[in-house]
Amino acid sequence: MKANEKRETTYSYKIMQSPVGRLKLVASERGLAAILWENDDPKRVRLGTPVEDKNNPVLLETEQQLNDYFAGKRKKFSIKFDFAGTDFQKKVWETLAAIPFGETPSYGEIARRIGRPDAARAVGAAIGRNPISIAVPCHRVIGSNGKLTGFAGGLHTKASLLSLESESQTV
Amino acid sequence: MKANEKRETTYSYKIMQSPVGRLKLVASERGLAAILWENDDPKRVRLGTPVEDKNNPVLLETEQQLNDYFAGKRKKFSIKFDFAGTDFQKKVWETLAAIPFGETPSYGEIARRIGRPDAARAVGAAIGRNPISIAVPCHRVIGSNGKLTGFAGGLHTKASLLSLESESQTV
DNA sequence: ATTCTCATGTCCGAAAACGGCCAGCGCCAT
DNA sequence: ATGGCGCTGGCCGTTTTCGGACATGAGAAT
Repeated sequence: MKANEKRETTYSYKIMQSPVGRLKLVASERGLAAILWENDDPKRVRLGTPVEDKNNPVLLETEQQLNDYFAGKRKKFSIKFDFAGTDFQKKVWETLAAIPFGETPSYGEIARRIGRPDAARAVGAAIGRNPISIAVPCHRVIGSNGKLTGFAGGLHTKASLLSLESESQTV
Repeated sequence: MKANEKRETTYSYKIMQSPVGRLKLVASERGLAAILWENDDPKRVRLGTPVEDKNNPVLLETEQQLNDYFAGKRKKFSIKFDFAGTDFQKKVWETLAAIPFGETPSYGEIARRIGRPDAARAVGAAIGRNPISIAVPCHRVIGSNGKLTGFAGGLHTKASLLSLESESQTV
C-alpha cells in the first residue's frame, strides 16, 4: 500500500445496455468520468471502487444521449467531462472531444494538433487510456495508412461505430 | 507530474516562534497534521500547499500547548492527530505518541512494541518521517547504545528537548 | 572493540519496457 | 511504373522495475 494511492473523490456508476454491449457509466461530482465496457481491462482506467447509483442525474443524461446517438439522432455529446490524468493525456482527450462526427484523423494528426508533431506514438498510448469511450470519440482515430489499429471494446466495435457514423452521415 | 499525485484535503498552516526556532503548524479538517521546522527537508513530509490561517482553532490550541510545554508546564499533549501515511507508519507514530514524558526507548524497543521485533531499521525510517515533531515525541527515541542518531530539527535540538524534559522531571 | 551480515518498510531516482505510431526503404507482383 | 506489404529505426509519455539509501540492532567472526 503506497502512501499516495488515495483519491478522495467518490464515484457513482450505472450499467446500461447498448448495441455494442453492456456499458458502465461513471460520474464524479464534477462530471462524467468514464464510459467503459463491463469487461474492460481494469488497469486501463482506474477510478477506485465506484458506488452504484441509478438515479445520478449526470449518468441519466449520459444514458439518454447515448441512446440518441445509437438511434442516429445525435452527432455530438454535450456533457461535462471530468478527466483524471496527466496534463498530456488531458490535452489529447480534449482534442479528441473536438473531432467532428464523421472525421477520422490519424494519430499523427492528433499529435500535430496538440503541438507535439513527433509524439504520435505517445498519443496512441494516451488514447488507449481514454476513459470516456464513444462520447470522447477515440474510435474516430485511425492509422495514417487507414487501418484500424486498436480499441478497448474490440476492433469490431470500432468498425461498427464508424460504420454507424458513416451511414448516418450519408442520410 | 504523475497522475496519482493529488490529495484533495486542504491544509491550513500557521507559523509560531519557539525556543527551538520558528515552527510551522499544519492542520486538516480532521486534526493536527504536522509540526515542522520552517526549513525542514520538504520531501520528508509532503502535505501539498497549505493555506495560511492564523485563527484556525486547532492551530491556536496547538500553539498554546506548545508554549506550555516549553515553559515546563505541560508534559502531555492532548490534540487530535491526523496522520497521513502507510499503515506501518501510522502504527509507529501512534506508538511514539504513547511514550511517556521522560522515557527514552530505543528504535528496536519501538519495533518490539508494534510487534515487528526485527524491523528496527524500518522503524527508524518511519520515525524519520514523523510529521508531528515534539507533540509526537520522536525525539525521545534514541539508539540502543544511548546515542542520539538523527533528528529533523538537528541533533542539538534533539538534545535540547531531552534536556528540557529531564530537568522538568527532576523538579 | 571493530567489522561484517542480515532483517525491514518506504521512498527516490534511473533505466528499461511498453504501447492503439509512422516515414523510409526494399521487394515483389501486377 | 505503380501499389501493396513488411521490416526497420526513431520518436515520445507513462508505467514498471530495480537498486540504493535510510534516524537500527542483534549476533557471529575477526
